[in-house]
Amino acid sequence: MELPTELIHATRFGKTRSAQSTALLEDYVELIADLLANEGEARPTDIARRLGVAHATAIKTVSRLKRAGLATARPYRGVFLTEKGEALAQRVRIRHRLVVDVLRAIGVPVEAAEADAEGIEHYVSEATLQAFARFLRGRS
Amino acid sequence: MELPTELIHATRFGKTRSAQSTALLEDYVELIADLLANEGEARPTDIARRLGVAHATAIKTVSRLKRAGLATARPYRGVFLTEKGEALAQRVRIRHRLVVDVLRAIGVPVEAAEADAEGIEHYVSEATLQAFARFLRGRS
DNA sequence: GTCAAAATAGAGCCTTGGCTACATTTCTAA
DNA sequence: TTAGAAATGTAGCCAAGGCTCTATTTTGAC
Ligand SMILES: [Mn+2]
Ligand SMILES: [Mn+2]
Ligand SMILES: [Mn+2]
Ligand SMILES: [Mn+2]
Repeated sequence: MELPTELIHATRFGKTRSAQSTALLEDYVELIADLLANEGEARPTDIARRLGVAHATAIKTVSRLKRAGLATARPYRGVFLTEKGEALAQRVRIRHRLVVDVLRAIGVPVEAAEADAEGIEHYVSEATLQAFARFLRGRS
Repeated sequence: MELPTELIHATRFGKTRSAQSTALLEDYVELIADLLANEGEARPTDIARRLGVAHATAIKTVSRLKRAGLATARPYRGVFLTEKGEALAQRVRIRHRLVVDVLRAIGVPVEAAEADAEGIEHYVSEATLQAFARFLRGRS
């Protein structure tokens, strides 16, 4: 122990920064999984509309997903998730629900809970997730 | 009511995106206030060390703070907060503590609570903050 | 007081994630 | 079957926020 304060803080900020850089990919993967499940296909236009960005932005980010090994897509065909992408989507979905449920349990109004969870979900560690699950179990 | 689902989602993602763009400024302002209070001065080198970034990065971001009307700084002199910057720092500090306290109350280990709060704090709305405060009051 | 070390500043590069404008491909309705 | 609409893709722009490398200023030890 006895790490200097600056290093402790720097480490925390570093974690936050790296979480930030994956937050967008997580949202895309979660959304694509949702579209595939509910609509049967995930087209760039639908992704863009749901995220509120221009279609060109969505297409560009999808190619980043491909580079990251999370998605596949052939020109003019729609987007699919790799095994890795599916697995991430699964984890993200669980996290999302857990965060919303905890916020609701604490007394946050449903719309605020859903909106805030969209940001919060990307910054919740394993340890915190487990505490969330325990907390919900303990009061059900 | 009866907004289309896509618009609801798009709005949430938009809020998250704009929160993300102010997250960094909030951390800087919070840190500068802390350094000013505890060390009497906030020098770019110290800011950089605490954030875990290169000093050039810190200097560049400080100039963004200046542009945003949150800080002042004269060459080779150290950084200060404007009224607006002080006010923001105040709000951020309160939010930070509230998030940590709620996480702790739910059973999150202290180190995880501190680390996760560093990210979560930027995505907590007014409504959620109020619910947090009520929750803590109700169980003290 | 001098001068070397430390701090500060600036230039220039990269990636991300927005955007608009334009080009191409696919789909669909007549 | 084919033209127009819709979807998709590409190019090029911008700002933010990282970085390294270099220059300048300030500070502190002697
Ligand atoms: Mn999200
Ligand atoms: Mn989500
Ligand atoms: Mn923070
Ligand atoms: Mn904080």
